[in-house]
Amino acid sequence: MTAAANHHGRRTTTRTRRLERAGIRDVAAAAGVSITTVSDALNGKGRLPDETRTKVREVAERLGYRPSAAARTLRTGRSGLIGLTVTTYGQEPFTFTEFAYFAEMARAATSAALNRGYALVVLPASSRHDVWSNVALDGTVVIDPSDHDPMVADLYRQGLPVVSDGKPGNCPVTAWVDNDHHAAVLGILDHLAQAGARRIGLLTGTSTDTYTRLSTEAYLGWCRSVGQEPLYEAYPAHDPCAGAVAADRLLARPDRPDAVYGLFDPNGTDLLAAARRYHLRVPDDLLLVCCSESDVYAATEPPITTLSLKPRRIGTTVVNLLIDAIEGHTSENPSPTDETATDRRVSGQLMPTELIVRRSSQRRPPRTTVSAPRPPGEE
Amino acid sequence: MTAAANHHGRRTTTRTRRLERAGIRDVAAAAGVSITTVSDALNGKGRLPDETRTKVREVAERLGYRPSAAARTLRTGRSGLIGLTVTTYGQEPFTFTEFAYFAEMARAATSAALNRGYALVVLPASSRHDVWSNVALDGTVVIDPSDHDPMVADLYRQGLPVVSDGKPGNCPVTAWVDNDHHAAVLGILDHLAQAGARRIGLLTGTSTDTYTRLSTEAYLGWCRSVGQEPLYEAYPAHDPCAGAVAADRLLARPDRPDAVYGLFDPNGTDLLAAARRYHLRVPDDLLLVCCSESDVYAATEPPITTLSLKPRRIGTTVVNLLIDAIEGHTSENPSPTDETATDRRVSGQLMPTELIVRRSSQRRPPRTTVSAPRPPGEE
DNA sequence: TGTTCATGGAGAAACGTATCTCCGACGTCT
DNA sequence: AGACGTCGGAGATACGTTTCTCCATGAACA
Repeated sequence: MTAAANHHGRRTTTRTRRLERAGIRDVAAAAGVSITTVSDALNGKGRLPDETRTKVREVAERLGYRPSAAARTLRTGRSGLIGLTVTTYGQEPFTFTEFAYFAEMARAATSAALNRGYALVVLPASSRHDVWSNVALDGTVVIDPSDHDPMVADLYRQGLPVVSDGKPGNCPVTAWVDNDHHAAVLGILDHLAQAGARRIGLLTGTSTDTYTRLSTEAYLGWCRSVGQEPLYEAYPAHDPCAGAVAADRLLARPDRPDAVYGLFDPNGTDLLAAARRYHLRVPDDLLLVCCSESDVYAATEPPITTLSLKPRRIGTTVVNLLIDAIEGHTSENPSPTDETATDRRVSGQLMPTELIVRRSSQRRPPRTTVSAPRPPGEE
Repeated sequence: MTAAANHHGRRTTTRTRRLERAGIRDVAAAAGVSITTVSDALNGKGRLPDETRTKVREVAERLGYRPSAAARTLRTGRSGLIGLTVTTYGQEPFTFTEFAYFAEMARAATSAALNRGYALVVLPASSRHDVWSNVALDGTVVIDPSDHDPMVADLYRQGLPVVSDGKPGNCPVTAWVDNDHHAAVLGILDHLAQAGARRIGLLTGTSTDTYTRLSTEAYLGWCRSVGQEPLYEAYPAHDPCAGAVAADRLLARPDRPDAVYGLFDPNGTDLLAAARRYHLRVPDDLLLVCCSESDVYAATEPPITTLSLKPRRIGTTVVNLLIDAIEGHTSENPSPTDETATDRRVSGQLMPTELIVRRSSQRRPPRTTVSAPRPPGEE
């Protein structure tokens, strides 16, 4: 009561602010209890009889009391906010949701975070530094960090848990989740080979992220193992026009492939357009697969076989790992600067992909009816 | 210096925490200046010689000092965070990015916020209340608030700026942005009529949001003005299956329409499928338009004419309005409880839409060749 | 009748920053 | 030589919580 009176006195004498948002002190005063009691009652802590609890809650409700998130964060050191960092390519403004993968992944991540009482804020790695330092994060999800990503290193140095989607190249993270890109690519190549492909080409990227690197390596390894000469074109994945050009180049080669796997979402339509230019029929003359989450490929002519990375599952897993880390050992953090700690074993997790087989990668009678017209109205 | 020594003394005596993150006090101590000076130097305020400024900055950098966002927020009352609220329908988990409109709008909003130094956090209206009150928001963007939306009222009561995407039915907002739905619908109906439609049907929703309401009203008004009997089916827009059923019902009616406009994104494919079931050719027997941001409709057979609401422009505008409100009169807020204030004029803004005309709404020779087969290989 | 325990709750110290107030010192002008 | 303006900076307070510590009260117990 004294505290309350004190508070009220201070308020009225020093300033004459209109319409202050009710604080915990006001609730305490109105309920005739101490601040401690209000806090305990509202947060379900302490030992209080139910009547006190309900009374305080009622008063708080009546005053429209909303606890200050900032004060709580300052006091507890936890904001309930986690960041989702998407590494932007080059100077592109903001490629989030550009690819369906990001959109799906972000949605799942947001959802998973909310389920556990956290909110998620999307922060492109390239955004102004003041934005970054202005938001109190409990941890961060990083999508596809590049090798030696300075941002990840910085976050980690601050003692924040960092979980990455995509096996981290050479930066310290708390945990990571990734698809089994190696197995996925091998599966696709085998699938194409089984459909009759003899010379499988690859449309890949020039950047150093894990996805591109692992996939390309898997392709090269496969080529070695089956004795095929590699046929690939690499282009900067962030540039949509470059993709179309690269697709064209790939099909223009004298040693033209009879099947192509494209690593990026738009490759399917690009390759289809290029095939049309060269009068190649899909799947008769050219088998096509691309990695995409978009359902447009179910409606193209012909429908294109796609590899889904299951971004929802990834997003959910990543967020749950992050929150586990946040809540698990927030005080027992193995002191990032303590380089001697052997506790550095990073837990990684591989998740399966799904190959959605459509017409573009199937020749019905394997080799004979290459140019046989399909019966109309088949669909 | 005294303060610094004092601080340091307190630190070492009271607790022995390992690895404290450097605070402003540590920087002050290391630089041999006061806290005030550090704060001023880092924030570019106060009157300080450049040498002091640079020295302090250097020390801060060396110590890896990161100002506590929570403390700053508590002190200044500004978090640099704005919320993006998507009203979820029913008990659906989280329909964000379900429709391309939301995805595009959210992306643009995030981008616009970042450009002005704010971060954006997506919060479904239905999420746990504790999440809501746990994040310090400077303001909120609300997508399509329902009539008397309690959440909006609550936010507004707290004195937070609220800007809505979609003209608010009956809840107080700081500003709003919307498409000119009336004009858009009229434009579509005229377009269809000009293409030869005599009986235009509507696929609409059962919810009370502005978009649905205004669009339906525009349709009904148009019907009255041209003397056509309204032909529409309404269904709960959040249920994907219900959309297919409603589309089917609409085409099953004895007074079957010869053109349909669907208000929601999936209506195009639903209507196309229904038309196929009834052996109606599009556009010969049935003209089709639907509202969608998805580019799948460029690749359907036939391609479907769509109305784009230009979500990017909306998202950008909404966020800029919100930030203007936040920065404009943060202290001169016209006291929400002061109901007598005549300052309640809410600034609204209508933005244009774009009709992307494709084959589904065009009959080449207007009325005569209703059933003439198209030449093959036209595309 | 003293001792112990559980109950219910109050006081006060942080959390780390921004900022308001004020103070000394050093020209400069009259 | 005193009044005064400016520069550079120090002190202290408040932002609104959470939480640690501790105290009063009454009941149970020997």
